[in-house]
Amino acid sequence: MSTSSGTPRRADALRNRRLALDAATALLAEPGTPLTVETIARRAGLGAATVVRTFGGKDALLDAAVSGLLAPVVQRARDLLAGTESGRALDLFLPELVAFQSAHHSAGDQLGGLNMPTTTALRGDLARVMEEMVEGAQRNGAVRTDVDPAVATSLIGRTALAIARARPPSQQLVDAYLTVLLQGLRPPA
Amino acid sequence: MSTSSGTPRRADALRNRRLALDAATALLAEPGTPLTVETIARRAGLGAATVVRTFGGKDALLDAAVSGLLAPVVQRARDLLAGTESGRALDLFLPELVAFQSAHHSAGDQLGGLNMPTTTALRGDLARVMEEMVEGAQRNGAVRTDVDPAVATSLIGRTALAIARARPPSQQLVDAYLTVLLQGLRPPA
DNA sequence: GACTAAGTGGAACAGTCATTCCAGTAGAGT
DNA sequence: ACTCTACTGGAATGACTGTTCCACTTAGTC
Repeated sequence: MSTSSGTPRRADALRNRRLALDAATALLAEPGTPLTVETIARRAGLGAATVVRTFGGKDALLDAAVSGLLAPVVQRARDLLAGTESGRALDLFLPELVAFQSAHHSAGDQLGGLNMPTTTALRGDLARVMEEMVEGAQRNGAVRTDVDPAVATSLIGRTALAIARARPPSQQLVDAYLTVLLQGLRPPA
Repeated sequence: MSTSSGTPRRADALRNRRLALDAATALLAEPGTPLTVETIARRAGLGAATVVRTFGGKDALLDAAVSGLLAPVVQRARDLLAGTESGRALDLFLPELVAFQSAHHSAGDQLGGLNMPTTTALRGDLARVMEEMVEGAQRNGAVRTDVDPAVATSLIGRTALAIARARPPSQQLVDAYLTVLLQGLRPPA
């Protein structure tokens, strides 16, 4: 049974857990590197066995790393939703979402096909908050009402990720995307 | 040296080449299946060695399969560009592009990271044609002029692929995407 | 300063996959 | 029909990767 995925009891093990997590997080921003257990372990200065054992598997490690990146984004979305006029929350959040995905777009690549419970839950949370943003904007007349909020959220999330994945990163492309998307979401004249 | 990638001389080998190509093409539309040489070979009723040897490698086989799908799309874009009023060509082509990518979206997944010379060339051709569509639409006042045609083409290509990748496929999402994209591309009021 | 259990990591293992080998098969020309 | 060789495909190979093993190390406690 060994340690499986429970929090380690010893201080050095806790430190190694942090090192592995930081290394994985750093590699999520480097699309060139293979993102294997071996690579993560070498970056963290640990053995591959330690990295795997501490988290109970590579998937769980990536789940933790991606979640650590995603959680502040969800929180930021919640803050904007609560503290901003409804029509404006989307305008403010979308550029931040694209910028975040640009900085960590390998994280997005990992989202699909893997079993990552925490990350999946966070994505659900983010989708729900964005749906509320869209609904609020629709009530304010800032967004067209002929698209379902859930569909609009899916549309935004998928396209934003695709734009962020562009390599080399292009600010021109991001700007054009935001311009076109925000105009396209406005109610038709 | 064997046969490498040259066209086979014998009739049965030619038939097997076609079988392998058809099997690979069919699997490109089935995201569930692994798309391994073994899978392609079994689908084609051949041995894995034959499939690999006939094309000189898995990459070359996928290059041929994807190119076979992409070439008609490029031709269709050329026809629309030549035979349609400039402002309308984009409106007609975009739904077809999304529909094509939806039907064969595994092909899009294969486009990245592999060495596929023919496919890469075709993508370049398609980008060039779409840029001309955008330029024509801009001259006609149908598309906003504050986005570079090359940037707009990259924007369209990336987002269309992302929408087509949605699973399960959602016509609602496709419709919303086309609505938002086309309105967003129009000159601002 | 020991003692003990938690923790480590190099090595072995297991699974997947593309590619190559080679003994056997079967077209194609005569 | 016969032969020659292009071609086939099951098996072996090699590369890669995540996981497990186990002899060894070390943090935490008395």
